[in-house]
Amino acid sequence: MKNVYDVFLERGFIEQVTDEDEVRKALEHPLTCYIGFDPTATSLHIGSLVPIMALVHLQKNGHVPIALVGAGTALIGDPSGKTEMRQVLSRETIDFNAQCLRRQFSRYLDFEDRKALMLNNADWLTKLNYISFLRDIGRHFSVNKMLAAESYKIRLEKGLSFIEFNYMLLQAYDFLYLYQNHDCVMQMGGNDQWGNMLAGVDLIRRIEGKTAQSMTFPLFTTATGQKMGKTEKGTVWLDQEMTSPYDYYQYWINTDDADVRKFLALFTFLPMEEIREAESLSDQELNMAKAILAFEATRITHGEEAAVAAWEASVAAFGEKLLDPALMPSSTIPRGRISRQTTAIPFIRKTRDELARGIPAYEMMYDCGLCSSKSEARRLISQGGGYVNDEPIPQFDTLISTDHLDGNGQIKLRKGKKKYMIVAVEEKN
RNA sequence: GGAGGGGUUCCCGAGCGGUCAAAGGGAGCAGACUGUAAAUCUGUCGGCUCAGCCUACGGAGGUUCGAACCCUCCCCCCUCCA
Repeated sequence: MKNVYDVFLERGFIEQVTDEDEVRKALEHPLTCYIGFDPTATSLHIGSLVPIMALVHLQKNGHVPIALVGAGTALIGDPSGKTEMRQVLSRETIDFNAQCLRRQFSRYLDFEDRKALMLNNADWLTKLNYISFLRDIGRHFSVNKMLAAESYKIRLEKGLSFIEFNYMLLQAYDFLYLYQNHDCVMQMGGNDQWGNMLAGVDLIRRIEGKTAQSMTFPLFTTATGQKMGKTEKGTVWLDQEMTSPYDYYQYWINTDDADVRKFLALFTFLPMEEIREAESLSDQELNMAKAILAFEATRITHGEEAAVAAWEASVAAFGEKLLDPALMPSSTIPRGRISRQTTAIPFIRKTRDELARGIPAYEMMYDCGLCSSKSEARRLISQGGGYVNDEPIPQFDTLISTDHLDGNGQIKLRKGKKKYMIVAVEEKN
């Protein structure tokens, strides 16, 4: 079996490693390895997908990944690379979020038979005694060294409170704890975590006299410099209630040309040989690869069925592009079969009475969530960016009524070129 | 604790008694061009019952016909000193 380290390497997961040779060697045998996740929301977002995929790769290769939910550290807030102090969340909120994340991880990892572990650092951090912690752990940290850390640099100019300054110690302690209690010898994480991770490696060396390892992932931005997962509509979440599978699919299919290959390697499990073959694609042909990327990414997060529905809805909205059957054959994306179900496109219902009376277009656009205010809706329509059934809406207050219903009893609203909403009739019963 | 500087619309950042819903930039949105890409150009960019009205310039008061701009108190941040 291939060494996961080489899998990580060829798929572009690695930014920094403490000791490349040692890590590769260690990974020849089953190993326990952890990544921490902050429970700052009820769902993780695309920004956490690289670490999640890394955990999955580890598991697939026979290692034991630990997903550490940082409910304890979230009480403090990591200042690494941040411009200002994060809003302090209540204990209840964090605990609730932590529970939500636990459920989410189960979609990616198999926790049966301890093939993967999910732990919460609140379990040990909140029990710490201040004085003993200072004496046992704090003594090993040099403030001089910490002040020199790159991750604190911005904050030393803009202000860093003592609570956040402690964060590094807690994360280092986590690593030590996992080393002692779960034989965890490696920590992975985003490159902004490098300093915190090294602190852990250091602490383990000082206290246990053993060498632990760390590896960081590049902090991905899109080719246009955007943070992954942030769009005009806000964050792209992994929870389907927060970001629908259709929107999720749309996020991926809109990937920048320059990012397609990189993303296929990182966010799908398609064999690298197939991904490399796709490198010959360019221009419009590259859109086939984007569809595969979108489909595979959606499948991994939301399942095959949701992915197919998202694909069908996208075909219905944007038209069918035939996929070369020879392109990335491992992908289960439907090929050639024409199906145009719009069920995955978000919709709202209106009663027949309401529609019979007619609803001013701008109110409808606001109502269905396509516009965030009626002013925006007015502007949009006045500027020619509002459409009913693919026809531009002439006036901001044009009435949308039963006259607009198509054969399926639906009205298709569109904002700009890409954002659709279906209005369906709510039949009384 | 002392001295100084600062808190402006999503972000950065101008404004320093009326002409300010507030320059400029970024982000966003729309239009054109396209490939559901990028770049570029154009328009737009607080809300509403939209030629009018309402809410906004850290918070609370005050001066004034009129305040983001002046005064008072409070809160928060930064720098230097302790």
